[in-house]
Amino acid sequence: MPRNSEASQKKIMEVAVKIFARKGFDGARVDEIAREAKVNKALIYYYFKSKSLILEEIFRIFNDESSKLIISFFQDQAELEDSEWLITFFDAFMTFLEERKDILKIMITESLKSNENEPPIFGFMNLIFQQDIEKYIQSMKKRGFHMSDDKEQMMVTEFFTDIIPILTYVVFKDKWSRLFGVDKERLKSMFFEAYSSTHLAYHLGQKPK
Amino acid sequence: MPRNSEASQKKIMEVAVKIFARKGFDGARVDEIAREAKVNKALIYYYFKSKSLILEEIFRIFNDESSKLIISFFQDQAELEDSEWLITFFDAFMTFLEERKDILKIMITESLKSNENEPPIFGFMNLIFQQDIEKYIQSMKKRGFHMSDDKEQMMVTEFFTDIIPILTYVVFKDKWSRLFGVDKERLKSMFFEAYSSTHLAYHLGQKPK
Amino acid sequence: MPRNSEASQKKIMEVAVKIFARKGFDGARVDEIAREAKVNKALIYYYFKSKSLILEEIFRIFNDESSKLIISFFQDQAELEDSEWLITFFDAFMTFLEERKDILKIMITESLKSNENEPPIFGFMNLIFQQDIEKYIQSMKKRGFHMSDDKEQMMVTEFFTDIIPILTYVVFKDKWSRLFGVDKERLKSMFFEAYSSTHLAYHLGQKPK
Amino acid sequence: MPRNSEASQKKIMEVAVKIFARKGFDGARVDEIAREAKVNKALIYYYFKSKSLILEEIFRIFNDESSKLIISFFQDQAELEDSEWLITFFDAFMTFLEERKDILKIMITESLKSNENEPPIFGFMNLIFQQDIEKYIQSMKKRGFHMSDDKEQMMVTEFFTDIIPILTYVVFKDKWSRLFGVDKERLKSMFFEAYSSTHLAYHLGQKPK
DNA sequence: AATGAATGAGTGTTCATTCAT
DNA sequence: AATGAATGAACACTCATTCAT
Repeated sequence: MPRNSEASQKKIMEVAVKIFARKGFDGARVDEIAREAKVNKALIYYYFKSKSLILEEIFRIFNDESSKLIISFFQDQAELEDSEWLITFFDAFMTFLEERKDILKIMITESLKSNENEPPIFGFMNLIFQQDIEKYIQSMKKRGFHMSDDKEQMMVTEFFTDIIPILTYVVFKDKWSRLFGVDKERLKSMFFEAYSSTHLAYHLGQKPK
Repeated sequence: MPRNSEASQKKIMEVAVKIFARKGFDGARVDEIAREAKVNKALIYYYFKSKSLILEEIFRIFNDESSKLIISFFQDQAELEDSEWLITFFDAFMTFLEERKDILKIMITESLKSNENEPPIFGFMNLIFQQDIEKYIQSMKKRGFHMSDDKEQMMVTEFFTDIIPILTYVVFKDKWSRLFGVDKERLKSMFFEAYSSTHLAYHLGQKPK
Repeated sequence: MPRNSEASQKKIMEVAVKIFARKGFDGARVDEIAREAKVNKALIYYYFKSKSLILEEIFRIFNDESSKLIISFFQDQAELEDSEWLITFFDAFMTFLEERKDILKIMITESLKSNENEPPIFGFMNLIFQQDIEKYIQSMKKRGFHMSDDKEQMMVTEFFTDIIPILTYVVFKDKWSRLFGVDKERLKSMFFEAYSSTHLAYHLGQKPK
Repeated sequence: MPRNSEASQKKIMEVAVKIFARKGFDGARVDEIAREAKVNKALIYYYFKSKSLILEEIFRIFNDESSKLIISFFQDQAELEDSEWLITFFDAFMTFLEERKDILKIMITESLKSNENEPPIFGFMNLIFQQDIEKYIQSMKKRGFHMSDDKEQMMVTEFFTDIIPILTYVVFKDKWSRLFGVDKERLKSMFFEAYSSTHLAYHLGQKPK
């Protein structure tokens, strides 16, 4: 390993994520990535063919990791108690996303642009439901969760009232906390309260408090 | 080729909204706005001091119009029956947003960037709750909606499980419909079903079906 | 005509010709063209979409002008005496080329590259023989010049032993004169002697002296 | 992947010649040479101090080889019959150049640039006349060829109506054959016909047919 | 002898903005 | 009110060259 190939490459991607999140992909400057990553700008092009391909690589890795997480929860942890499973899953998912909140920002921003590509956020959603949707629905029902039998309805409900609120919370919590002067822990528990009393309540079929 | 101030100015803003939505503010080019609006590029600078100020003007007008809509519903239409009021409000709000979906895209994108400004989406939310939050809560409760007495909690719930899903639906419905091959009317009713069975159910304190 | 569009455009092309000739198209720098033409670099791109298109425009104009010259000699000046016509033509052609020697340098250089385009020098040759080759041959023969009846042979002979020596003389005469310390007038008459005693002698069917 | 000095070095030069010819020296990329020669880019700099020095080495070797060829014909083969000598020389010279046509392309291209160096094509010409020009002229005359007694005139005639047509034929024959759909053998004989009936005719003092 | 990583100085091109009319 | 011309500062990307091993 002459010099430190992997370290440089990793550093570039980390900084790129930060700056893409901060300024948007189009607002980000390759020069700035180089400066902040403390590497020569040409080195970025030594590892990545273009600015866009840095982004694609970021998404690719994110999708890989997401896949693994999802699979592990529907396969490996299948033996957990239902209530325990839910909490474990929610927590793990939340932690996973919070650690990648910059990527989520980029993902949302890029999803809103009007190009021909599939919005990356749809790709992410598809990952979550990647396995046989039938199987997914059955496995959730078996666990006692109320789910629509209509697959299309199920996806709409899960996307707009589950995934989206969670992602939105993750990408906006810092700003919310700062601008409204709310402690982060309290904000988190308020969000969980909101999520429980709407989306979770729906799944559990309980009257919300 | 418009030869009068207002027409040109309006055309510029309309086209700017479209292009900012399509490519993002940073991805948009003043040249392209000029070309598509069929005005000379320098004319844009005759009416707007800079590219950013076009955006600010867009947001300003949007906020003005939003304000008016909100106020009208809490003041002018106060005499409507409760159930009728809710539906009328939801429909009017939805129509209003759908007509401005491009602005919403821009608003979300710009809100995600990390600059010192207040994210425009928070500004939009504040507009909705602009009048005395107390008064708002009371007025909702009076109408029979379950609302948290905790003002902070109320805002969190309304933002992440009401406003956000609605905005997200509006900005993604075209892509969703196209990519998943779902008819727009059906998508709308599925979204309404999702919204009702989670957020509305919470307000109405009913068991969701 | 706000400011001086045409002047700038013309200046850019003139300087581009000079620099492309001096350094080759690939060795030339747009920056240098801008500097030497005393225009802003971006102005170059205001008039020409790319560096390559500057070159294409240069060739286009050169070809137009060549066409006109050729046509004028085969049509307008058809009434001249034969010997007079030849000398007039040769002189006019020579003057025309000497005034455009930089373009010829570029043309030769670009013709040698291996891309899919037709080498510009072939395009130039085709211009010369553009009118019905038959007609051309007949018109030359009528004037008493020996010409091959085989069209392909005729083109080969004219290209390699007429056009090419002339072009080569034009593009190398300055360097020759400087490096071998030969006066330009003398060089010219030596070249004419060489040309007469080989190519012209062939056409005239005379024993060279 | 060659593991020995000479093979790598030779491969680099061969590929460099090909690419310099294809794209011009300035249009050629060291990266591309490395890729096509299947050697590491840094290895090129291990053998050659710079891109320019690759070119200089190419020319140096070409000139050496040319020298040898010329000398052999004026010394070693001096005992051949005159007519035989001429044909043998022309054929050998032609073959030699055809095998090096890529170098000739580079030579012409580089000769056209305006730098202070002696154009390599003049260097090549000087090689041919390197020995005492007097001696050369006498030796040609002795063989019965008509030659100008004026040394300067002789060089002009030989350069522009002998060397240049031959070089030009060699560097353009492939393109000519392809673009005009002429068989290469036929093209060669047409060129020889053109050359004979102009330049050779001059030397032989015969009326061209 | 050979290589993957790294770099400084460019290089063509773009862009928001301004000028002159 | 409107426009074609002009500009300075970037910008993504490239390239010859060197380093460290």
